[in-house]
Amino acid sequence: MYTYIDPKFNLKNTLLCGQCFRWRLHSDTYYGVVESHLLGVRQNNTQLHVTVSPSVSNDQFVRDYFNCAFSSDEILKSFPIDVYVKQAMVASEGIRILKQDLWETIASFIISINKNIPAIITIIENLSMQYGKKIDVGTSLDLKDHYSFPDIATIARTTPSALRESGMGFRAEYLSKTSQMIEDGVIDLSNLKKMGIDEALSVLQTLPGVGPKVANCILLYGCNRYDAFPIDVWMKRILEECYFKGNKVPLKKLGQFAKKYFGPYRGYVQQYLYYWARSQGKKNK
DNA sequence: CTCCAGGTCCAGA
DNA sequence: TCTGGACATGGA
Repeated sequence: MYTYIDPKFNLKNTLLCGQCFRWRLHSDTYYGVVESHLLGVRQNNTQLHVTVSPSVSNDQFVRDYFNCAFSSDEILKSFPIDVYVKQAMVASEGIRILKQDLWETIASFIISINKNIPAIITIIENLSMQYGKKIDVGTSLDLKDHYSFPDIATIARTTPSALRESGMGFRAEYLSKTSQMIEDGVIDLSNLKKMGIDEALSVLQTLPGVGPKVANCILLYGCNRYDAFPIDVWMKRILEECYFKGNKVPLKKLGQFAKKYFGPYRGYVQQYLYYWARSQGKKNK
């Protein structure tokens, strides 16, 4: 059991805001797989309690995942405070962008194409069950089995038709080819953090199944590039409704607007707006 | 049953 | 360069 402290952190909003797909609430604790461990995470005011199974002597990978050394104060101060951002900051309070594994992020967001979040979660769970490694959680937890996210080499030598058994449909060809390109060293992903945003995006978009939206997600969630700004159907709606009087605007123009208006940490603003808009919809049901 | 989903790709204008 | 339609599958 490890304890972390950060007054401006909201676990629920952070795990449910759409940046990750492997967390489930079980009574008062969120369970999720990070690398080859099952984490159980619970928040008490400013304290974050984390259990790691199997246990480890060094919990650095957990601190890295939650980006514990990093304060989001400066970033939040950079937000342009208009009526919409103001509401978003209330609804999405305490969201922190996680630092997720690059390969898992690439694969997850290829799988996410044209799927709703519950379906994405199911597919990733199926895929992990088939091709990941079973995690030894001991006998203390009365939970179902958990599996690590499958590694690149495993996916690279699995046929697309076999991958389809997890329910990912036509995305199987994308995932298969992309995994092989990375595995074969056709593409070099080691310098993504240093590149300019446009260069990083175009490098990622040489991967099959990776277009502008998925590339931005990969940079934002897998590389801590807060200057990445994913625009999906929801963000498109939000931007058009709030900043263009409801008129239809091409994706390219929306991206240019976001870059200018939301500034260098626009990826963070995006996350707050996205979760705000989605929680609005749920209230009306 | 129908609609739609954290889009991408390709063909044709 | 821009736009429309196809693409598998399943949750709501």
